[in-house]
Amino acid sequence: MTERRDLAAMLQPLVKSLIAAELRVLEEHGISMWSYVVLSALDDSPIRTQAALAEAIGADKTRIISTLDRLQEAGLISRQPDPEDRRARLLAITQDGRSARRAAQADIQANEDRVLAALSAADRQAFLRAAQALSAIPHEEIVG
Amino acid sequence: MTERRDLAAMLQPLVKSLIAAELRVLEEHGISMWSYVVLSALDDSPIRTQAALAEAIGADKTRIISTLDRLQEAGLISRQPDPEDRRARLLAITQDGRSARRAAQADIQANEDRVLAALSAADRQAFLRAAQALSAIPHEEIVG
DNA sequence: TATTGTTATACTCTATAACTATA
DNA sequence: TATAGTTATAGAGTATAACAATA
Repeated sequence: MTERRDLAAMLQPLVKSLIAAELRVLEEHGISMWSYVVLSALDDSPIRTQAALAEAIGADKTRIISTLDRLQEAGLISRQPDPEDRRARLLAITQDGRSARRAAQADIQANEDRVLAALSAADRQAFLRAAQALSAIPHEEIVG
Repeated sequence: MTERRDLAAMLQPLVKSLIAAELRVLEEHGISMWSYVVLSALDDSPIRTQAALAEAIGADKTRIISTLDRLQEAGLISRQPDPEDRRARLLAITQDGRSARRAAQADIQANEDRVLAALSAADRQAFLRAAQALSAIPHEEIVG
């Protein structure tokens, strides 16, 4: 392999910029990054409890509570006590939540597509394929 | 473009894992992430003042001072008053600093190569080429 | 006693402001 | 007065610990 910059040194500023762009879009849609992450997780696959949600998005369970409060207040998620285990709160995205998430995602990916247009079609496809593959590698396997 | 996950959502956990791996390697070498960033910047191109260094690595000037203190104490950089402007401190990496940086970088990239081996040779080359190209896009152009 | 969700506290990291010494 | 470097302070974000309710 020919000489190259560190992977993290290349990707970290890129990710930082992408997140900044995403925050700007989300602000227009009136939702925070944590809200978007939560809505996306609940939209992509059903998650029953708050602990499972926190685990799924790699957050601390204490960190998502205020986010869930706001999402519930805005009618973007529902949060009901589980009749079978009244300690737990059953989480679900609402139709409004789904709409909000998908509208935001469309704008976010439109901007990402604009950035990706800097690449050739072949490199763009390979880059997305590689990003997908690398993101599927477990944390522990990368840290070693 | 076919349906895909958000770019930031794919790359951010990857970068986080790469940084965790890097931190582990750096710990073995006895240097902090900020020290490594500073050494890399000074090794790659001469930088005269602390303000210019902070600017180059995207850090606050107040944030690098303790790092510079430690690097100087360890003999990895030199920091001398500029005779022509005694307010400024001329920075330079020492031979020991260069050795430390390059030894650390070799281990870091060896681990990155291990991760990149999950890709086909063609995708790996395209991914690195794309990462290089995308990381060269100015922050403002991505944020829009 | 163990677990879910919650609140309160402490800690880390970063940014802002104030200071000194030179110019 | 303006700038390079430094120190001190404050703020945001996160993690840790303690708590109430239920199992």
